[in-house]
Amino acid sequence: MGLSYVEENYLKAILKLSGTPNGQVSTNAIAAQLSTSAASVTDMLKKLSDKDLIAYKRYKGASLTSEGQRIATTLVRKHRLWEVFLVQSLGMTWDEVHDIAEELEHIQSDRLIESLDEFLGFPKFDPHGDPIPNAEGKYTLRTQVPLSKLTEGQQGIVIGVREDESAFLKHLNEKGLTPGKHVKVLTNDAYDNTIRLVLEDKELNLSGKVAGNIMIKLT
Amino acid sequence: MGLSYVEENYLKAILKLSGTPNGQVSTNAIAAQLSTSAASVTDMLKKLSDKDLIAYKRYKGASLTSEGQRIATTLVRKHRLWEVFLVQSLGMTWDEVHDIAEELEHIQSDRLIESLDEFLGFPKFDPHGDPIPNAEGKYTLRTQVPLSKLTEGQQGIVIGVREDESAFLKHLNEKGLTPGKHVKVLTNDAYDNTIRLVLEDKELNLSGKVAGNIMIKLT
DNA sequence: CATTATTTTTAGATTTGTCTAAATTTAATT
DNA sequence: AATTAAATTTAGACAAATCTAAAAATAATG
Repeated sequence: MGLSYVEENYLKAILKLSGTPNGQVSTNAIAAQLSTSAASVTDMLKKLSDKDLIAYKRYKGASLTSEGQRIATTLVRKHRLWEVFLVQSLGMTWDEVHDIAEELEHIQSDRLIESLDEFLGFPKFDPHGDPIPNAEGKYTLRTQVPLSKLTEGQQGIVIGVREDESAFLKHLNEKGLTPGKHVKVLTNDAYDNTIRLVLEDKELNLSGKVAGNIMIKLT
Repeated sequence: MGLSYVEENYLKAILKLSGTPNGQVSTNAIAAQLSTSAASVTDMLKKLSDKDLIAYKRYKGASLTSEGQRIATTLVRKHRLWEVFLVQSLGMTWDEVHDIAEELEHIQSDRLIESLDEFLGFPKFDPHGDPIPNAEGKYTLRTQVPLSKLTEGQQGIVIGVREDESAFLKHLNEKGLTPGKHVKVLTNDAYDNTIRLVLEDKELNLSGKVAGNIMIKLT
């Protein structure tokens, strides 16, 4: 019947990593994403393949089947709706909701999630600016660019971030780089995308890695 | 560190069954409550005893230590707060929220549950009429009596139920025996407490077993 | 109080998900 | 193309939670 907590996490990890080249996700990439061993991943890939949730060939990596994709997308939907609830209704902060939503997304009930969606007013984006898939798995694309891509003189509004690790979000919060803030790029190093920018009359430096995870809506 | 989902369910089951005689809960009673085998229960009792969450002597049953009681009461608190949320905020019905709350109660976050409590307006009772313990484990007692104890001519308001199995709640819903309704007892069989009562100008029969699980506030 | 009957525990096996270490396959390099 | 390096899989083991069947302890009964 239903999948285990662990199986669900594997599907979600594969979906997250599917943005890469050919759509084939490597064993090692999944192991890194889930902080587990490659051997464990191999075992699980066989299992998910037997259930026709992924296409898997030995040594060649895995990709989601349409059913696997459906399930993984539903998990993303649940995760992001819960994040909206935690921030919007309970007043929790941007950087503390991810881990809790990571647990809440596994609660099994279609009725629950549709009621929650309605209660929240059918939001299209979560507090990090990521789009929330609807019940059919479709979602709205947002016109956004990673901060690391902006060139000197360009400016825009902070929409959200791609990464959702607590430590990273906390770091941004401390710097004041929260959604809605206006930024203007002063310099963008051609080699490593180190960024210098203006945020509310203060100047700020960011590494290319950090800047690559901050999404901006150009103005 | 934290307990597993399963360990938590054992503690909750022992708390629920502790109302009985000497406070000692038998292996078989726990097995029945959790729909598992007596052998499995024995294994788990050893484990919980090693962690000092219960006092356990072979063949003599188990009882919660103060720490075990604290954890179990917190679970009850979470369960009932989530039930309030599901009914009050999401508009779900009385009889469909138990199973979902059974999952939600295991979400690990003190911040979350305190924020939820505040969001809900610090409710003192859940939709079934059961008291919600505060963060210190204390709860308000309600002046309520099982319907099976009412004698001919006595009347009152349906407060809630003790049992929280979906099938049972659905049954009551169909009969219209939901919280807030006024009832008046016509007869109460001395032997098996079979009840005949008036509910909104309709007459109704209930078995003693069912009536024993419906709580009434006398008027 | 001796003997059933019931309850509880032990023994051994199973499932799920994990690990380390060794073997195998694929990729990279000279 | 041969050899080294990296990635992946297999083999074997382990911990958590469960089960059935058999043994042991407690309770009930004549």
